[in-house]
This record gives sequence, structure tokens and C-alpha cells, in this order.
Amino acid sequence: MRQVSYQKIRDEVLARIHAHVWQAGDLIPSEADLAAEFGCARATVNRALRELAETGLIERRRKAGTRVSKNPVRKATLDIPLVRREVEGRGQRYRHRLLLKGDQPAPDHVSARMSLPARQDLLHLKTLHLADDLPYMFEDRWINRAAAAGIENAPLEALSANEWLVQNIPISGGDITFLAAPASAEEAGALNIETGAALFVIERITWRMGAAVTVTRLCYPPGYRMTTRI
Amino acid sequence: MRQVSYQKIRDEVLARIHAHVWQAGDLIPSEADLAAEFGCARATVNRALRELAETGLIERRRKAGTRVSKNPVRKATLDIPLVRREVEGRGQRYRHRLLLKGDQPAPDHVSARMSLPARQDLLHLKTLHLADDLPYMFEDRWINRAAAAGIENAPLEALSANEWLVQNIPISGGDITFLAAPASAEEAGALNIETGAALFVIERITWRMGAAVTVTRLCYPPGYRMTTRI
DNA sequence: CAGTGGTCTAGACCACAAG
DNA sequence: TTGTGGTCTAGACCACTGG
Repeated sequence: MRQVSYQKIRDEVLARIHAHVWQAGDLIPSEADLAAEFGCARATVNRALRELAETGLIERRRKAGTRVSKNPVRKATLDIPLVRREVEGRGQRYRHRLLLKGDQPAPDHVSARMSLPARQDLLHLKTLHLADDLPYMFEDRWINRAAAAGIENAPLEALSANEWLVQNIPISGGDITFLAAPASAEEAGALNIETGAALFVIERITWRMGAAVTVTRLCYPPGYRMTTRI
Repeated sequence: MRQVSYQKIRDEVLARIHAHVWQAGDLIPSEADLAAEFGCARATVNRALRELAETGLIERRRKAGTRVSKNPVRKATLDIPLVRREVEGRGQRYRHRLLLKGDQPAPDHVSARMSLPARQDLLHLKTLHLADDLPYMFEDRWINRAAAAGIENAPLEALSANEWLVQNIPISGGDITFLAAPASAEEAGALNIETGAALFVIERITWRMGAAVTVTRLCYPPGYRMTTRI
């Protein structure tokens, strides 16, 4: 291949930063200059630098040029898979048990987060997810029926709400929060651990066309680790 | 602007998926077809679809075409800022206190993770990070001097190791793990909380040109929340 | 084999912002 | 004002892989 690939340019720029040829805070040559140096089109350089900018390693501004970030904000990408896939990916058998299913007036902290009127009736689900028949994760979920058309016919005993929603209600966005919390009596009972044990908790709210679809609290027992590579 | 932007195409494709025009698992038209429909160049369609593929919403394969993902693996991007910026971003004053600094033989779990000989001497640091003079996070760090040239002259009392490394040792990659753990006596003492309280813990190892630079354990007291938007 | 995405080019116009 | 990145185009060749 006689053409210069954007990956080669990206790696070369990376190497120069690693080798301190271009130091933190330095201005690096313009796209046009780099294109000339590498003997390629400017678009190719652009793509290479754009990718590096997305990782936060360099910062680009029109007219001001491209600089090596002084305090790079590392961006880590987390995969948020289905619980079922997460378990099966560990080579274990997945099952889930629906512990509660019913319409209930939403508590204030839920309706507030969903921007819904207080005490409106929402579908409330509590699910225990199992790996090889051992408790894997306890889920407490509220669903806004108005934003989840078709949920009334979903076979939630066979297919977890998690899975049904992912396949049927494409979401436009959401917030995810990670925290540690002591296990409540209910959580401890479901997961078969001691009350007060340190749980890894993921709280999630998802939106579809401006309306809140569901809020979820996922509780993982001690020993759970969420890992990513940067 | 009479030109069609890649963002417009991306949003239109997104809208069609949301509206179930193209359902999960469906094949969508080829780049050439979409370019004809939108009256733009194929490269423009390519960029729009490439961005959507990066989010996991669609899957692309040569010859097979582009499909709406059946089980989209949501990708969340987390910003990993400097502790100082994290604190200052909350409008609080940042300080840190170096509790321990010295060379010690690395314990096995550290040397194993860093792929170094057992009991090799590494620089060991314990740091308490403060926000408005209250404990914010406790950090336990081991540094491989061989991969961190210049660290011997770093003024670690004034500039946290976190910050010095980010500015001086560009890393090529790393692993980050998030978990919940009960506070040890030492951690509890430093953070001024009760032993056994649920800590949010981030464990990180970073590499530079194939050599481990540093392993870190960051302990956040109860109440800490790490949030991201997808 | 042939259709699809992946990438590169050469050129162009434009938006933005530093000076 | 003017240099820099942001984007689009029309065309081309190629890599991969399904049929």
C-alpha cells in the first residue's frame, strides 16, 4: 500500500507525544503542514487528529491550532451490556426471577427524577438476576407506561424488563450513576448477603423523545468489579 | 446552507430507528442508496453511519450491509479528570496531604499486576485529597521508577503524583476497575468515617510503551457518586 | 464473484476566533 | 483580517465476505 493511512498518522503523532517531541501544552503543526510532511491529503490528517482529540489527548481550535493537552481528561468507554449477556459472557447460565410486578404510586424521589406528577401510578418491578442459580444482581425498576407502549403485553416473567425495553423502546439518552451503598434488609435478603454489606450500585434513568421511560437501581453484591480499558 | 450535513443524516437515521421505520435487526439501505436519497456524497453518509456504529446502535459489515443492532451494547463515556479538577469543578478548594512517601518492596498483588519481579522496590505513596479541608478521597499508589523518569525530582508535596504523572508521563493505555468495598481501619481513619463503611473504589493501572507505570487505589467515602450521560 | 463498507485524494468553501 | 480546523464533494481503489 503506497497510500498513507490515518491510523499510521495517528500512531506517529501519538509516538511523538510519548517521546516528548511535542510536549504537553505545545502547538503541533497545522493539518496542511502535516499533510505535506506525510505526503497525504489533509482529510487524512484531519481524521487522525480528530480521533486523538476525541480521546482528550489533544485539543483543537480553529485558528488557534492543535495543542497537546496539558491536563488530558482521560475518557474511558464503558460497555453497558444486557445483564443476560454479562452473565453469559462469564460462561454462566442466566436466569431471572420476578419478585414483584404491579402498578404503584411512585415515591417522590422517583417521580421527581422522571419529571412526572407526584404519586402517579407507575409499573413497579423487582427482579433478581441469577448466574448459575446464584444471586447475581438485584434490580428495582419503575416504568412509565405512557412512554413504553406495548409493555402491557410483554411476557416479563420470561424476558426481563431490561431485555424487553432494549429491544422495543429505542432510547434517546439517559443518565447513569455509579455509587457504593450499604445493603438494605430487602437487598441483603434477595442477594443472600448480610445487611450493611458494601454494594456496588448503578442507578440509571433513560429517556425517549423527551419523556422518562424508566428508572432503575441495580445492586451488585460484594466482589463485583466493573472493568474497562483506556 | 444547501449542503447536507452528516449530523442531519445521523439524526434522521436515529429518528427512523426511534420511530420503528427500521426495526431492531433490520437491514438499512446501503451508503450509496442513502447518499442518493439525501442528495449528498457517500462520504457524508459514511461519517454519519460510522458515528452511529461507534455508539453501538447499528452494526456494519462489508458486503452484509448495515443493520439496526438487536441488542445494542450501550457505550457510556466516563471522564476521568484530575482529582484537583474534580474538586474545583464542584466549586471547592483543593488541597492534598502526603501521608507516606518511600521506597518499599511491592506486595505480591502489586508486582503481579505490574508484571514486575516480586518484592522489587517501588515508590509507595499515600495521599489524602481534601475539598475545602474535608477528606475527599484517599489514594494508595505504587510507582515504577524505571517507567517514570524524572519522578525523583518531582515536588510531590506541592503537586500530587496524580498531576505530576499526567503532565510528565504520557501513558499509552491502562485498565480501570470500579468496585465497592468496606473501609479498612486505615482508610476509615484517613477519611474520618467508620470502619466497614461502603467505599466507592477505583483501581487503576497505567502503561507506557509496554511497561507498567503505576497502580492506584482511590477510595471515595459514602455519598460519592460518579455520573455520566449516554 | 460481486456488493458493501473502508479509506484516500484533490479541491473547495466556510465558520470561527486570535491578533 | 487571516490562518486554522470543520466539512462536503466527486471520484477512485481496495478489503472483506456473503452467496
